[in-house]
Amino acid sequence: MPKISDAKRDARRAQILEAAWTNFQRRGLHATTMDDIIRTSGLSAGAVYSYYPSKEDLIFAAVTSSLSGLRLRLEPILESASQLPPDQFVGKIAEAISAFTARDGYDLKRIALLGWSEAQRNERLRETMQTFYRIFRDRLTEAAENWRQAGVLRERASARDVAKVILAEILGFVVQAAILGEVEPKHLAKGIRALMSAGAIDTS
Amino acid sequence: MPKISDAKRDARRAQILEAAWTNFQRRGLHATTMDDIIRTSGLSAGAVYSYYPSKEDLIFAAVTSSLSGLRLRLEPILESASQLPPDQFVGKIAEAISAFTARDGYDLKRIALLGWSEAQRNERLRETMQTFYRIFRDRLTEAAENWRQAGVLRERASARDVAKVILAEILGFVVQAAILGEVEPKHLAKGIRALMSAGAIDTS
Amino acid sequence: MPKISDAKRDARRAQILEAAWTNFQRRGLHATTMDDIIRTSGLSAGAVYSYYPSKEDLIFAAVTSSLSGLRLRLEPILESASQLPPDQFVGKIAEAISAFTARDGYDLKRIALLGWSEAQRNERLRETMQTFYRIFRDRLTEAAENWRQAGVLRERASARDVAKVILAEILGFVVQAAILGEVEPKHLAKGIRALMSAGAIDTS
Amino acid sequence: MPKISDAKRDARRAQILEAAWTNFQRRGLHATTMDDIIRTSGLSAGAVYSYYPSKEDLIFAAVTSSLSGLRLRLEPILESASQLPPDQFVGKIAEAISAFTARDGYDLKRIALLGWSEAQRNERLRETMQTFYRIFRDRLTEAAENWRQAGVLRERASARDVAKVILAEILGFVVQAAILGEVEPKHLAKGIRALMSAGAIDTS
DNA sequence: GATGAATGAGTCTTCATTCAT
DNA sequence: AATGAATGAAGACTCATTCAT
Repeated sequence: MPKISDAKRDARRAQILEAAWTNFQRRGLHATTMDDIIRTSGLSAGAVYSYYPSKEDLIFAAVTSSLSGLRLRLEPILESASQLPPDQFVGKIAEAISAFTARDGYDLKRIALLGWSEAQRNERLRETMQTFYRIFRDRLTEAAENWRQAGVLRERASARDVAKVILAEILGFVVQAAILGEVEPKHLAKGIRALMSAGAIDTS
Repeated sequence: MPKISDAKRDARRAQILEAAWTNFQRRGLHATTMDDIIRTSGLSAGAVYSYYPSKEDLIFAAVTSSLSGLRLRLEPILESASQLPPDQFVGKIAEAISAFTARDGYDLKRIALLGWSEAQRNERLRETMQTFYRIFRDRLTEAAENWRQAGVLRERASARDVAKVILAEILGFVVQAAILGEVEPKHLAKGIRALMSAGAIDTS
Repeated sequence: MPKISDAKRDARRAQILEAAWTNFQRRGLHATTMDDIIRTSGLSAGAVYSYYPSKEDLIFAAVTSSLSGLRLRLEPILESASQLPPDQFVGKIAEAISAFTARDGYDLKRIALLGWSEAQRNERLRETMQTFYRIFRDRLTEAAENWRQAGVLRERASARDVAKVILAEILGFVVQAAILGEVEPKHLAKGIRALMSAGAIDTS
Repeated sequence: MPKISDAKRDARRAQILEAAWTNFQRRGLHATTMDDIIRTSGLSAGAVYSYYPSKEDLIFAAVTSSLSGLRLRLEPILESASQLPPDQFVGKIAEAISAFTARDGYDLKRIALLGWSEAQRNERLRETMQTFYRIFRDRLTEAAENWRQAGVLRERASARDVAKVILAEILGFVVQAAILGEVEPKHLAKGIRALMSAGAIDTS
């Protein structure tokens, strides 16, 4: 029986993570000091360190918890993928990402860019990310498979390649939105729609 | 040593940039110390600083020179965009990016991820990047326009939205290749091709 | 370590200032490195920096705290100025300065010279010093005024000009003692006395 | 026979010294970099170093050449000291110092403060300065002697002590003018005059 | 359990001086 | 003789982490 309840522990961890997110996206991973996070969290250095034993752990937690949160939000959309044509499907995912992002003091897209960058030199983070994206791409492959079976895609279409394109569209939407701005989920959906009809004309 | 020739100056700058690239992609922007770069370059601290007056300048140069190099490689492909269907066009761009990347000690995709991350907290870099991507997206919009006029895209298709999708596909290819791997330009092209035919069936 | 007591904080600050004084007057302001001070203080770099956030702050503190200490010592003498003739008054002030100086590892006169030099390029220090000396000169003007009213000075004597001479004598004593040596407060008093009688003869 | 004439050598030395003075008084001795001086002088690094083999030499030259220049200007005044009462004598010296100072890009008073500060940690400079001031004080002692013999000072007055006071007045004028401002040579003379008459009343 | 002061290795950067050309 | 690019030791300061209270 710990001295403080599990609920309290979880609240503390969330409080620290919140502080980390806020600072990370404002200043970047490395320009953020532990002191920044400690001060934002309102806790003491010792307290923060008792929950996250190093800055790297905090970075890891910040990035992977975003990934988990995202997974939760994407799950229902992936579930219903077969009922949607690709363009609407991608649009919905982009919307979920944007919505997730909209919380105050938290921007998933920025965190994502920071995480990708950090993953280059942090093996543990890279592997966790790879697992996440691999599974995600597998789910997209299943969706593509379903589209093919439903006749949405041609018989000869490679589900894996379609999944790669759709993953690229989603990841690229994140980058584009974060760096350039002026991209909305609906633009993406409309653009994909336009491209899909292109094939029809082209092959005619 | 009297005044050094311009050629030598340029060679020195390139030598330093090369050292910076190598270290940046191996260790990340911030985990790379100036000492790393200095040692790799084979020059002295003072010499490096006489060419690039701060680490930030070096980061800026590393990222923007990559962008300029990329622009050069993409230019001919953009020039000939109207002669290619979208799938082949994106495939060619992805190939150019991969080829650019293949040089020893230099990986454009990794540099890109690092640069996007850094752009979040570095205004000068962000603006330079935005300008680059904005121009690139404008060129893609022109290409989409041409496709529409050539009948590759429907009359009602929005060239801007198509450009956004294509930009997302390219940026997302970079992310996917850097983080997950197992994506080749030809996969991308094939996947887009498959998606393009989808519309035909979907609307039937 | 929970919150440290105010007394301890002050002791630490004094400890660091002591170390700074010792080094400054031994090596000069700029030839003294922070490492010198850190080592002399017996604390760590981080600790010193947590009390004085920059070398400039330390210089400022070293100089202005000397000024404050001096003010305290001079106050009673200024208070009693009207009861003393000018020569004895200046002598007493010079004595107070010399006495203040005599502490081990601390020499007010040397600190003064260093401070004057530094004030040329350090605006904050210059202004603080100017305020100190301006007030001091004003006090001397009051003293001169009193002497005039007491008949020690002629009716037509300018209190402001007398104050300027007395201030010059005090500052010049500091310089002369620090650079040349062989000047004692009593020499000063005697010399002024001699000069004061000169007037009598001269006008005769 | 050197490759360049002695006249040219001297001109070069003067040119460098001028550059040093300008920078020293603008930025202080230590904040001035050799590069500052090199650039201001319009010569190359090698050239400057061939005339002054180290920064310390340059500092030494800048300070001592000021002293020599000052000596030249003060000589005639010291020569005629016996014909002037103390107040006018000090006034004339202060004027000479102010006039010397007035040259563009050169301020003797500032150089003096910098030199005194530097003398604390630079033995060669300190000794040269001590010699200069010692001789100067000796000359003042002679002047005091003359005043005594002329009946300007009382029989019992100590010429050495009077010299110390007068030296203090001069040095203190320099400090006061440099730090506080609002002191003119004539104020000094008037103040001393007032003080001199004080004695008459006081002893009455 | 919590606190936050203290630690000290590690960073970026400067600048007096040299010496190949 | 002159040039100015290069050197590299040294300096100010930061910050992740610890541990005495």
